[in-house]
Amino acid sequence: MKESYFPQEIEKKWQAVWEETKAFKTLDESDKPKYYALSMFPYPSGKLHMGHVRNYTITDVIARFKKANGFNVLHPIGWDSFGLPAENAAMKHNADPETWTDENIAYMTKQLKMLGLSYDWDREVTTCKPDYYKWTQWLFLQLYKKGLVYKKEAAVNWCNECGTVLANEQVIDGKCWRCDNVVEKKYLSQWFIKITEYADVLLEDLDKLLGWGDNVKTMQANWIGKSKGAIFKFPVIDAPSGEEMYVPVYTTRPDTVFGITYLVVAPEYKDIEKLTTAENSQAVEEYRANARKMSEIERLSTDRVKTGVPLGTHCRNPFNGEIFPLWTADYALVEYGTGAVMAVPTHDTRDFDFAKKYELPMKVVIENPENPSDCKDAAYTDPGVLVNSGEFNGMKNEQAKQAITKWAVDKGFGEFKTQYRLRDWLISRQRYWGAPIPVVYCEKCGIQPIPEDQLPVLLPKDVDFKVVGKSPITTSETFKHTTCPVCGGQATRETDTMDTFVCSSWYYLRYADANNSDKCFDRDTVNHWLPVDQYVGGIEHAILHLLYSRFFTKALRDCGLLDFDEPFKNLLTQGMVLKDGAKMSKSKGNTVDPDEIFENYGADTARLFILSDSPPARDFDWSDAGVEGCYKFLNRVWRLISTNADNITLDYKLNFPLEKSNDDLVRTVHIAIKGITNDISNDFQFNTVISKYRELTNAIYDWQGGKCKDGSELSDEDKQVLSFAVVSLMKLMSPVAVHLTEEAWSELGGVGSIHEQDWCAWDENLAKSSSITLVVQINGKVKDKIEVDEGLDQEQMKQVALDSPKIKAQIEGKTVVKTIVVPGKLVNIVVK
RNA sequence: GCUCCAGUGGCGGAAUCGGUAGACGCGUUGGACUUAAAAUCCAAUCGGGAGCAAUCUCGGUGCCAGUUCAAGUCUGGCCUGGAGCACCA
Repeated sequence: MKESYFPQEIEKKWQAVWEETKAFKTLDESDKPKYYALSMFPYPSGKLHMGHVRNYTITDVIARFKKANGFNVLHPIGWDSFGLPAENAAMKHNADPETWTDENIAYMTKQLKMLGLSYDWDREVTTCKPDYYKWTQWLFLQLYKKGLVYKKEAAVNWCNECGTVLANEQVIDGKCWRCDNVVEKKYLSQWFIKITEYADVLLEDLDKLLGWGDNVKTMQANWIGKSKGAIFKFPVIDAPSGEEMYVPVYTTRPDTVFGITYLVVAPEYKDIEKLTTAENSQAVEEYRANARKMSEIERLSTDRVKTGVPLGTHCRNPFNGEIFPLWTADYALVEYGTGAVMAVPTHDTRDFDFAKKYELPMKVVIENPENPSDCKDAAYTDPGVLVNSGEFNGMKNEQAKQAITKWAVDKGFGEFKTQYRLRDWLISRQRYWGAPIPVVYCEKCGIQPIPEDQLPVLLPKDVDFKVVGKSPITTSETFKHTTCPVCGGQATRETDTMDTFVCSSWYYLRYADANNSDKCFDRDTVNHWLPVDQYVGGIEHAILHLLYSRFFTKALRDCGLLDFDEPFKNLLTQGMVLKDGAKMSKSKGNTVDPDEIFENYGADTARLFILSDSPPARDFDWSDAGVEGCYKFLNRVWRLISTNADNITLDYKLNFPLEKSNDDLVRTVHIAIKGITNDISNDFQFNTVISKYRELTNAIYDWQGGKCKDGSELSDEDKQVLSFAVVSLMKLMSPVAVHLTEEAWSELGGVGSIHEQDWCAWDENLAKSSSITLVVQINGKVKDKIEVDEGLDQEQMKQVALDSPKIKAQIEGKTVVKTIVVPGKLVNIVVK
């Protein structure tokens, strides 16, 4: 065995062997229980970054640990390969996005293999390939059949400079990412997925996700934004047309209806013109035109001064008969609730600001009896008791919400209403590089889905990527013109493609049955492998991808394609990789190229370091000194093995009782096995796992230093103990230092791969120390530590403590009030 | 503004149940080996005070209270930083 550690040599060698032998292929059939470990698949942007390295290393260690512990592990990888960067690269060079994507995938695949990841490459999934997007289209059709897909007019982001629609992701601070032009809203007919139909179950089922962090769950809950309230209809008393009209409003504060002093409708409110008097129409029209022009930047500003104009008409409050004016103001949002707000300035901060500015009246209706407020300086929004509210006076406001709504329901102008903030998912993209939406428009038959047996709808090749002002896909004549699948007549194909989030909402299902050419996936196979046991990825997907995937799973279950309702049982959201306290980014120039690390130190060092310094969920600060330290440690481990190669045998045998120092080392090993196993099992605390690798390594060196102090030779028993310690260390390190341990295993004459070996077991008795350190406290402060035999009873422990000279001296002349004994640990003497 | 998360040495962090605060590493300092360097090894390293010294002693986990024999850990109230949402009625 070579004395020095040459990672580059070793790593290349074993990567080739693993690839050749398909060492990490997963079979569906197995007696073992299944375990599905999954990393969020990458976008093939060109090169791996350290965030990828962290993500994939974490999942890889989990997969290997589970495999060693007797699970049949599924650990796949693929590519989220549709999307804008490929198309932009194509536009720039007038090339095919597919070529750009393929090149990136090839390069990044090479890098993943250099990292020594245990993927089953036979299950690789690439979303931009027809054998994948065929099924994305097929799933679209299933949702369409279920009524979960529809088309409607919607406001989209429009860049006048580029003359094209932009995805939300392309709008940065209200501007186009390519030309910096201010983005406008435009109304276009778009495809939507009805995710709102699942709003309630998506919210409720968050409680089932015990293996998810609260941070992600609350983010999703906030995004869904459920609120309970009521809708009240207010009659208009002076509509210019003379017709009978009502303005419905949604409110979460029915208890404040007696304090309404005006009503606001959004500038885009559908009936606004009918609610405006002739005198006011010009001012209203100007205000609305202004609101339309309002850019995203202005809308985003946090402390905008509220503005509005009166419509000139009035409503009657059916609760108390009062008359109040109608206004329009852009703090009312057309897309939320009914698009109209009942304003109670005394008990809502926004209404308060608006009423102050326009000198609208205010009326207190909720009061804290202990500390009444006149609401002259600020709205009172805390709980209280109703006043000035007719028959509801004196009622607590929480009760009044119920009572007042009930009253309105009985009188026929109100209803209980639950409202969500979640909107339907806009999936149309006026883009080339995405899965084509499989429908055609026939002059006679209208919108017609493509029959399933005609899928996939392939992306055309006769495309001009240099076009300005429209999607490149629209330049293909062969694509656009087609025939209607129903009548056979002339038809036009849908040129919109799907949001890439559609493709990534079901890829984890495809891995279970990645090579099925007849079906999207086999129902039984998917039921077997899913849900994913451990999903690992960045927190940036906390809402979008994870919410969409949860929705897809539920919707596909309702389509009868699978039989579970949550896709990811446990979720680990890894922290960011920082350098010098800032997120690594090209613009800041603080990136570290994984290739350089592989080249200079090897993948094992990279893997070890990325796991070592911080727990997985926390941000990780990359430091060159830290890499160096990990490299030195691996050298130290290598030296330990290589210099002892002649003394180490793989079929060691320990004959108890052992000599004291040997007994101690064996104990240390058992403690390490227990600690490392628990640290991985509990919370994937890899940072403490690695500190325990170091502790064990240090202990073996120390033991050896003691043995060979005066150049003496190791005894037979010593060699057996050393073998046990070193082989255990190698197995414990094998999920992390995958190449080093494989090489050492093979050099020591191991049969097969170390990655095929069972995990180390520990003996609870051997992991226990024969003596313990008894801590003695006086009034809760540590005063003495005494080595005692394990197994003393409480009375004996107390006696040992009281016999200590130090303790005796300190309690002299004082009264012992109480003595607390914690078995096997500590005695606390309370004195006065 | 609302919601969530975090706050421990010079730094990253450790501390199943409330029970020895600072494991392990980085850095720093000193030493060994060497002609020298690299590599490697050994030792020290929370702060104050006492002692020639082994050692002793006091304080200490963002701040203020509380519960407890005992609080980094539990409760209440703040402060700071980060993240997400944001005129959602």
